[in-house]
Amino acid sequence: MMSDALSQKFSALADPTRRAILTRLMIGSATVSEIAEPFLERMSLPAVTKHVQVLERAGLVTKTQEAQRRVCEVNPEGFQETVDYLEQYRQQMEQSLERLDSFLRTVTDTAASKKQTSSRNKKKGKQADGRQSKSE
Amino acid sequence: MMSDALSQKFSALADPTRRAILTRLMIGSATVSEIAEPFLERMSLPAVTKHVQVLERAGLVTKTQEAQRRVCEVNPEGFQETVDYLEQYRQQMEQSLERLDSFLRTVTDTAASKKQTSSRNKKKGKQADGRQSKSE
DNA sequence: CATTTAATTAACTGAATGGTTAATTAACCA
DNA sequence: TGGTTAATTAACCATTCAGTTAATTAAATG
Repeated sequence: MMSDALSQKFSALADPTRRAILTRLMIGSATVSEIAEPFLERMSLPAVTKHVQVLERAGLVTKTQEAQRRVCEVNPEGFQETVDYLEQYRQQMEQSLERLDSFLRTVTDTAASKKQTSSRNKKKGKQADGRQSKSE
Repeated sequence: MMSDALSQKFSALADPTRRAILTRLMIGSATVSEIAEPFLERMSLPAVTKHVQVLERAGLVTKTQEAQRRVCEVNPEGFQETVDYLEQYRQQMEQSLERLDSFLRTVTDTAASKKQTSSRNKKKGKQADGRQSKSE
């Protein structure tokens, strides 16, 4: 399967060669051969063509014909969906950084003075510890 | 190949089942069986185990043993790298939105009055149009 | 200690990926 | 029009991936 747009985008990003191509295109548009040039010691031109096609189908790159050449460029809008998806985890990330931060502050402040308040019932107490979770 | 951390993360995110698991874990930690429950009509428990393992190896989820149960939770820090990577495209995205915005403003303002300044040399003039790009 | 519960591992399968070389398409140029 | 340049398509191969069922591990419990 995989068909859906978001999976296609993440999957396109999950390859170092393709990310390198995107990096190249960030400094300016380029033809397929120009893109391929730094990779030709490692792989063939058709291989690069395919990578570009993957990026294109994922909507991360656009290609326009110019005589025999195909000029490629990054399509910034194509990244929106992935950014939006990860956005929902940003808050969590900040929270967890904050948590770590305040934990470190607590530790360095009182430097092992009181008993603890820690290591007892160690999980963060969200769910699944008392073993029932939804209906039953 | 694929070995590198960033590829692993993007690749882990490139699957709807795994994203659904992450969504489930966003509302609270859960054991593997609890995670599996909504999927069991579609796939087997070992399949879910494997998906969780992929997320775990990618650093997006952590698992802690609790008797026979394995309690899973989202690891927000694990998302940092992907967010950071996409960050570099955010600027470009904003710019391109801006460009579109000001273009629309121009069009609606002067509503096809002057000749054009468009469709001549149509590319955005970054590179690759004059066909030479680096050394030669 | 035998059984149940929770999850993983093993062994296998079909489809998708990432690469190859050879052939083909298509535009330009002399 | 024949040759060169630019890129793609075709056909193929090895590896990885997502799933399966059956077997195994391991902890809790009666």
